[in-house]
Amino acid sequence: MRQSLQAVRGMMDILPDEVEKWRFIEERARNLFRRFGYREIRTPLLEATELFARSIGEATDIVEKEMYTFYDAKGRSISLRPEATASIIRAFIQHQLHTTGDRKFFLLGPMFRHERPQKGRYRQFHQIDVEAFGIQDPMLDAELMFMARSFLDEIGVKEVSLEVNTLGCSVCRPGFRTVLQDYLNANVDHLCPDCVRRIPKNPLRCFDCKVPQCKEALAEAPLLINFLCQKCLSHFESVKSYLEQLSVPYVVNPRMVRGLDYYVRTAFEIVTTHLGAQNAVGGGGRYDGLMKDLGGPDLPGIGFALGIERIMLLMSGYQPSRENDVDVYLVLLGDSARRKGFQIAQELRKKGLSVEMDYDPKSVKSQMRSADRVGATVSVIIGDNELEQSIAQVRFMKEGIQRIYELSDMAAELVDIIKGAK
RNA sequence: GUGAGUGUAGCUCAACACGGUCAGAGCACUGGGUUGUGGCCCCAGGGGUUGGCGGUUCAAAUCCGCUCACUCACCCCA
Repeated sequence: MRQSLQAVRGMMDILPDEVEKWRFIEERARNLFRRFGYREIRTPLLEATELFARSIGEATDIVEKEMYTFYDAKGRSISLRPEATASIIRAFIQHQLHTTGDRKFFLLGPMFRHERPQKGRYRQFHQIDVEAFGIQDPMLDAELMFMARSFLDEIGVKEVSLEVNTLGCSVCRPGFRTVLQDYLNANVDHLCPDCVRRIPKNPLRCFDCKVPQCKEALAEAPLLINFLCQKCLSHFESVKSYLEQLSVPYVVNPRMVRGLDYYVRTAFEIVTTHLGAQNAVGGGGRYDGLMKDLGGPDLPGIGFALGIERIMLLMSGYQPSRENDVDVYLVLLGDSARRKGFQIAQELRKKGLSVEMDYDPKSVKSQMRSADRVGATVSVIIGDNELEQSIAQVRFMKEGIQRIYELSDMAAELVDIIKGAK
């Protein structure tokens, strides 16, 4: 096999056969989110690097080593977006959308992270992202999780579970952080090097470590859930009670932390056991101070993202529609018939039918084979004999019967027959 | 960034462990069997510098090195 040109590592083509499935997902998402009052937004793939550094966090892995960052002609640092939240907030602030009443948004599109490709993980990957601003009430937190689950149900993604936690806020988290650091320092002998490194910078992340010794060492660790301030505690309790009211199954995972710095209070993940190591299908949470930090109004925010590629690996409720794409296949013999057929094709298309023909002269047998292969409803056979009499032989492929039509009224007849049958 | 596995026609694979007949098969594709009619069947045909580069050898798809790509895992996440 000769291979010289190929897609850049981690970048996947979506071929026509798969596009149908993508559109299925996208259409279901648009339809469902609309019912919950969310409106679609589209933002550029490129943003100032600073936007992500300030929102996601300067010291996170994403910003430190996973972003596609370049310098433009004037030396400004720009990056391909690694996630959508920051861009949406930026657009919200830039266009002062808080003055319009719009506060619930969703975005479908590609994100970029420079990681080693793996099952369900690509360098260009696609997310369904949902964000809501200006709503403090825990009712929204629960509704968002309900909506995410509804979406997955609707497209046939079963066997996922919703894990919920609270990450506290600027009032209670710093105190807990100190307590946790003390605990970790006291047990430093049992921790892996990565976790030791995390103690000063991001001690919460140790809960996520997969090294067995670390898990053991963390087994007795203090949990944030026991150090929450009154407001965070009641927020969390309300979220849970709303989830129960909506019959959303969930489990509290007090050890769950999220990879981005900006989350406060509610955090959740949707996980599966069917994707190997890439078990996260989606995740999100609340980020009440972020809008203000980025120079906008002091509005609370909450959102989530779903990974489309991972969803597709879990989908069962999708059957590709094997309907006839081609209504009419023109089988043409001889130069004058081909010329006439060329014109007829455009006329039929103008009337709304899908029409296919061979552009190169081929045998009738070969053209019929093509008509069969593309699943044409009828084939229209025109040769010199037919042309002389201004007629055409119309063959109904599935039925195997053939009739003669006058060329003058064939178009109208075919439209009636084919549209009537649909 | 680290580790392991895999790379043979458009697709799925065979031949590789002990180098040596022209690198094969099925499906797909093209044409024919029907001087102008599909699906089934039959016949024929096209298509591979065996991922790339280099080495060992009289001889490499087969052994060795490097490289690229893919896959899985670590890390991190969607």
